Amino acid sequence: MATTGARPMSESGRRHRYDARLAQEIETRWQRVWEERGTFRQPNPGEEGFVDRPRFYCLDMFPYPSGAGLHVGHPEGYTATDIISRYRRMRGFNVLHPMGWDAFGLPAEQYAIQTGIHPAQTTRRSIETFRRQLKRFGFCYDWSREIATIDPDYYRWTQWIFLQIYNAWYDPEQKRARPIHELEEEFREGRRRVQYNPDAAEYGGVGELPFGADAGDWNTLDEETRRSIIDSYRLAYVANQTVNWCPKLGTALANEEVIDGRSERGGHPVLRKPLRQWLFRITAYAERLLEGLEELDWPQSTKAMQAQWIGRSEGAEIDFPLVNGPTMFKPALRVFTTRPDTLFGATYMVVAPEHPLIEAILEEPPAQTDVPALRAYVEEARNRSDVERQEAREKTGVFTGVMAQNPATGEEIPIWTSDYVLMGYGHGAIMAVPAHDERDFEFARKFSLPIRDVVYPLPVLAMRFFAEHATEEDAGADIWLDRMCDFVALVSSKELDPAEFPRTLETVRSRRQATDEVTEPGDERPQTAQDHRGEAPRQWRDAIRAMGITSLRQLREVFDQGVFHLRAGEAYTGPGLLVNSSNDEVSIDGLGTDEARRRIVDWLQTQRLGMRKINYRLRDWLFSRQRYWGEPFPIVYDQRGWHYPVSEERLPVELPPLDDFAPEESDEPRPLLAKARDWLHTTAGEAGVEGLHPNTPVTREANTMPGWAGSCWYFLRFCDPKNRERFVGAEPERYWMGEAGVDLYIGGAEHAVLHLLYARFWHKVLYDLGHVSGDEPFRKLFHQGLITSFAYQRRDKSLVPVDEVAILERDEQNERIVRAMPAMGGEAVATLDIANLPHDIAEKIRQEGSASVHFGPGVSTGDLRIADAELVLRITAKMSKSLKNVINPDDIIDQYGADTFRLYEMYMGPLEQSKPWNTRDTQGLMRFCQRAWRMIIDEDSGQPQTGEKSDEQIEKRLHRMIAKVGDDIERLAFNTAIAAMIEFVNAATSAREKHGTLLTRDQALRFSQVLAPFAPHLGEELWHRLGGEGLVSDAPWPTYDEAMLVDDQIEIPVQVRGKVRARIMIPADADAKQMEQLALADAQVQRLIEDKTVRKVVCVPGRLVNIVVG
RNA sequence: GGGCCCGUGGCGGAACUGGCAGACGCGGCGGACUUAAAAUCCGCUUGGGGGCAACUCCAGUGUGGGUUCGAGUCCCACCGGGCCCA
Repeated sequence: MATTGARPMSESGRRHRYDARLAQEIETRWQRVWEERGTFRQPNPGEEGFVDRPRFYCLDMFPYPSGAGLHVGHPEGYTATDIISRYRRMRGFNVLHPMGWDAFGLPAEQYAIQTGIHPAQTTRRSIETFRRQLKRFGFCYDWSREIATIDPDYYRWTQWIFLQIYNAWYDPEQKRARPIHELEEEFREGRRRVQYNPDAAEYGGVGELPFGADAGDWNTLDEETRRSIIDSYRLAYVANQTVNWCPKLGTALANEEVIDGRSERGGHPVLRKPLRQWLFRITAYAERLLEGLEELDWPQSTKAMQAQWIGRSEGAEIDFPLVNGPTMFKPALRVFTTRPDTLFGATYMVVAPEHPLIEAILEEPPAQTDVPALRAYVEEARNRSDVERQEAREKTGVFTGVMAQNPATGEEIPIWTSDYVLMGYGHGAIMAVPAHDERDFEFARKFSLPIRDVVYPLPVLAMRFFAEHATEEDAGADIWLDRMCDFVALVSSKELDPAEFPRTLETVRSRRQATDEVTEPGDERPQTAQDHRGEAPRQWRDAIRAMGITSLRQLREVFDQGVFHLRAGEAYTGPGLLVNSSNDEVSIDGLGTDEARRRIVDWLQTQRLGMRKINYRLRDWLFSRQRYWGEPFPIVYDQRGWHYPVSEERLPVELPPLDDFAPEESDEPRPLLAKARDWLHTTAGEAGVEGLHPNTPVTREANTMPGWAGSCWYFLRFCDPKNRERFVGAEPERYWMGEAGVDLYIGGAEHAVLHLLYARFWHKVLYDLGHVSGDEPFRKLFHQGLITSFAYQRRDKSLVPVDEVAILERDEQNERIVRAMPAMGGEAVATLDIANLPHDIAEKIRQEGSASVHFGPGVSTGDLRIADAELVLRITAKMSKSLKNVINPDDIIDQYGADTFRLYEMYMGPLEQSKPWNTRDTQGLMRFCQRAWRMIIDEDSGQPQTGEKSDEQIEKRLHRMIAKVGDDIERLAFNTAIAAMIEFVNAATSAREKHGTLLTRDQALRFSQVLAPFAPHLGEELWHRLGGEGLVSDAPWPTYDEAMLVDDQIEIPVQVRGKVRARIMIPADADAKQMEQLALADAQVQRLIEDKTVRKVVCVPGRLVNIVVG
């Protein structure tokens, strides 16, 4: 692939020609100079060499250094940040532009398991490769700030931040995190009611101090109760969570890693198991994480995704009293619903199979419970993942034997359990309103549970009105349906209020009569009128017929029983008006759904049966992994199982050495670190735990932190990477991060939700605790698009590897001969006779001159099996090993140089767009470099060739280019910036060919300044050969003169009725009146309008004239 | 199924707030230079029609409609592709 269209660059007669060889030489030379001189070292405030200037923090998402080395996708974002960093430096900013490694994680560990090589070793090697590859691009990183998340010096502070979060709680009144000792003080001093954290989802279980219950005087509580109350408030807490446990792999897997109950890797069985793990109470921040989005300069799509992920929904919590519930369970079942307005339609309830109520029922089953069936169902459901459970399939479930009371209707309704309800959402229990929820509807139909309408959209409400108020005449067997449908159509087309139903029905009656009377042959008008309004009524007529309703009497029954939606065969989930919704104390009948929602919740609140509640889809963040290659937790347990933090001075808790990374195959989840027994079992004194006697035996937390941990704060460490006292010094943090955070953050959209959300969460906690200056880490975010590659698709849409495809091209000389070029690039491998090719291929080549054909293996050797040939379509697809279309940046740099590579990637198209790599196109950017070189340097002598006198046109173009390139860099439009430079070079080349005009030295210097951010080595070399002072990297950005950007006279188009018909010259500053005069005076224009009336002349100053003629 | 984004020459793309559609690059064609080729330089390159010609006319930004003096750009519907959620 890498050889597409490329020919060796180094052979040419000219010794000083810009070719691959020279590019390599220039590039390594300047990279060495920059390194030796520390050109891109950026001192911090207070350090030697610091100059007080505006700051610019330009950050790349740091890479995970995989063993495969750099991918062409990596340098895309890095080149963009490099250009803007270099540009801002030239514009007089202090620029923080660091690079580091996100180096903990699964792939290295998997590799270690396969090869037996320690992940530390392979990771270090991968980092070396990545660093070497990145350095070849000449990026202006301040390498003195390089960090890796696996450095104990770094993860020491990751652990420290964990402890900050551990030792904090969220105060809902102050809407911020506070140190946990302040909470304890408030309890101790009686300033705060002692109770479990009412927002702690993990404390909903059986046998705990009940929700919201007052625990009494803090000082009389035993230590264990105090601890568990405090722990219920911590922002980092331990809880049992059901995970996908894979015994064979010895780890929990993410939902995406489990397919059909088996692991994605290896296809081993996966169990759903509750596991004690660390979680972060990110849900406490849901509101702030959502609100904070508004202020950020981020792509709209990313903000939308985060908002959706947080998933705020307003609704109510409602308690349904249990009729025959287990005594050990609370007296009522609490649910969350976004549709409290439909409460009267709740005809049954469903709890998740994991719900504590089920556990309680199984312990203490009421007579009605079919215990074996319930137990079997719960067992089975447990091993289905949430994703599977949500999939549309036949609903399953079991009646629990327990009844609850609908607080609005007083009815006793059954409680079922089904896996379509998830423990993770709301309280793991729902009130089912089958008439108005699709899943409840399906479930109710399957198990013959009652379905009762409580909301009707306007047309249905109108039908009910008609059914109730039809006169005997309306009800006539031939008439009722037509008349009702006319009425419904009229109501819905005008969106009439129900109060107007009686009057409207009268209108329909009289109109109907009139129509009936005059419908006679020959009278056209009423017919037309009826046809006109015939469409909508017909639709209703069909609907009623489809429901099998043939008489008004039947329809009345449907409404009397409230089973319209049941008969219609689907739930109605839209807005509408309430029906069948009143009791002795409250009625919401006739209200719209929004108003009904408010009214019913008000009533529930006065009855203490429910509360208005905002719910979030966001779940607390599961922070434990049972892996080796991650940060250890700074936590130990005593023999009672209580957790204690390792004191700050004793950090880092280093990863113990381990030779055997193979997971232990076990049904009982056991983290890998448990294998390091000496490390695992220690004493309080050894581990550095305060508040325990040093000899107390303790066990270390054996889980490790997930891959996200290190990336949550690395941008802070970059500000002050060597600090040994703090995670980041206060002053560097304030200077670089300011109140709004990183000035520009570029990285892939695949991190739109998780990384960016987690980092925001950590940052907000750190802000609340006073450790950082602002509460958002990334002010401006930008996603570079994916670099894709060409791939070839069969007719059945399956893809074939690129190296099995040849491009067949007709020979210019002999039309029977067809040349076959490998699609992956390179010279022709075979010539074929068109007559031997399959008909469809031959035909395509005759018509279009070429065709892409799949031959199978053997294309590169020219061994083309014509019998297997089939036409394929060129499409773009992600680069992948299986398609053999992966590009290696090293190969491209070898052939063209880093500057060409950088220019090509930036020139491909808009940064945010995904675009296909086409090696052939790099040629164009290589030519640009050569032309730029030749414009200034003599290829024979290597000396600059400059003129004495500046050409005014060239000077003007130079100013325009400087202005355009600067603007384009600011808006990250590098493709058009490069186009502007190409245009300038082309113009200069052409002027030299035609008139022998040379750039002056001064012009050449300014050109190299503009070029430098894009092609820094070439820019530096030109600057150097021209004798520029110092380095072009340290030079200022050239200025331009506004006056040079405008011409005195400009050509504008004259449109006649919107079409360009002529062009005229006008003064650039001509006003509308002048423009009109000049346009109308033009001979060509006069000819065009001579026989027409000018109705209007639209003049847009500086742009065009449009003459509207009649 | 819901949400968001995108459809422009043979290809990548340009046209920033509605104002000359196709900048720039690739590829292709023609020419100059050369014994020849490469490299380089110059010219042409949306399609179709007319003209010896400088030129000129018609159509044209996925499809159909709308708003406007004027639409690639704004609005509605549809078709196709991508991403996210379910």
